[in-house]
Amino acid sequence: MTPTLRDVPTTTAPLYRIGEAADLVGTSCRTLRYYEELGLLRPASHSAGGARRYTEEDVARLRRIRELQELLGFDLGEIGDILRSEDQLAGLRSEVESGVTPERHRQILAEAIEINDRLRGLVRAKQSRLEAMMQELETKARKYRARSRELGS
Amino acid sequence: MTPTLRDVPTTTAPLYRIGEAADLVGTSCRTLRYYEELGLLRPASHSAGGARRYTEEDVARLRRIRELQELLGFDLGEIGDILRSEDQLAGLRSEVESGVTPERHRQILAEAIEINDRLRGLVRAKQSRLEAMMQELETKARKYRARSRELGS
DNA sequence: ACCTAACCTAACGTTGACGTAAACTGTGAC
DNA sequence: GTCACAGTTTACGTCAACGTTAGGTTAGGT
Repeated sequence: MTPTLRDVPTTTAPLYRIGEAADLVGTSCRTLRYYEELGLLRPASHSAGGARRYTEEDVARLRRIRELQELLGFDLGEIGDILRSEDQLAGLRSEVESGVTPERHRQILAEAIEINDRLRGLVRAKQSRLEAMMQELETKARKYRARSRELGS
Repeated sequence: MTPTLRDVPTTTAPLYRIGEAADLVGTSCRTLRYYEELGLLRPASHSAGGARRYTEEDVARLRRIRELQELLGFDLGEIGDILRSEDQLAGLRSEVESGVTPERHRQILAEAIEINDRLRGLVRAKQSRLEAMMQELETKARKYRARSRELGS
């Protein structure tokens, strides 16, 4: 097997096939394709034949999507909004910063800050509700244990 | 307006109509009827004409359902299981305890403890995931603020 | 008595987030 | 080359959790 162009530079970062990426986060291929359809997750590259190839970064993004979905309860549309805004911010860093006016820069940053604030607020809210629920559960647990003792084994 | 029999004892506990109960927890009438259909929430009484009347306790149960749904992400079937098991336990206390064998008593209590353990485990898991997410969000927030300063107003 | 808003049941519709099937193609070990 | 498995697109199916509509009844204030 002669080395191809792609192998030349050094050890290349691992690329995952769709099934592998799906397994890594515990979901299905269908789900990844669906996310792509919604514009949430575009694989970094494709094989010659057109098969999707995901980078580690893609997988991280996928995990992010699931967190926002399962932990915070956003629907995929809202998640799209959040990711898009973060992508814009990331775009700023990587691009040559000429071409984007300072006003635009500030606007994008402001948007990111707003979303960050909102998310933190939501997380705090959930945390306090969870804390309250935990209190109740522990109170009940104590009652159960008392009751259990008074019953004998 | 002559007092009716229902008014005799003392000030009677307030009963909510379906719309009021729904508003109290921020949901719809349809949702309450649906929960009833699933056996999750049966109103304590009905008006003469058949309209549902919910007690404060019913509303609390309704809130419980929403917590389990929104906070912990259970589906309505699982929530039914949880509530049913707790109902059994409550039934034990209220009934004359003759008629239920000690073995049965122990079994019901064991089931309640198991569910309580499971819930507490789930809550802890969510709490730690939320804590991790919060850390990331705060790290980002710090970056954003630094970036914002370096931009000037 | 009357009027309106809120309620009832029954049934069909909707939406989000995928699952699944069909028919075909690419991948890579042997 | 060939074989099996993994991938592709297209499209229809599914399921939970309600929303909505229709057609009628009740509640309670004036």
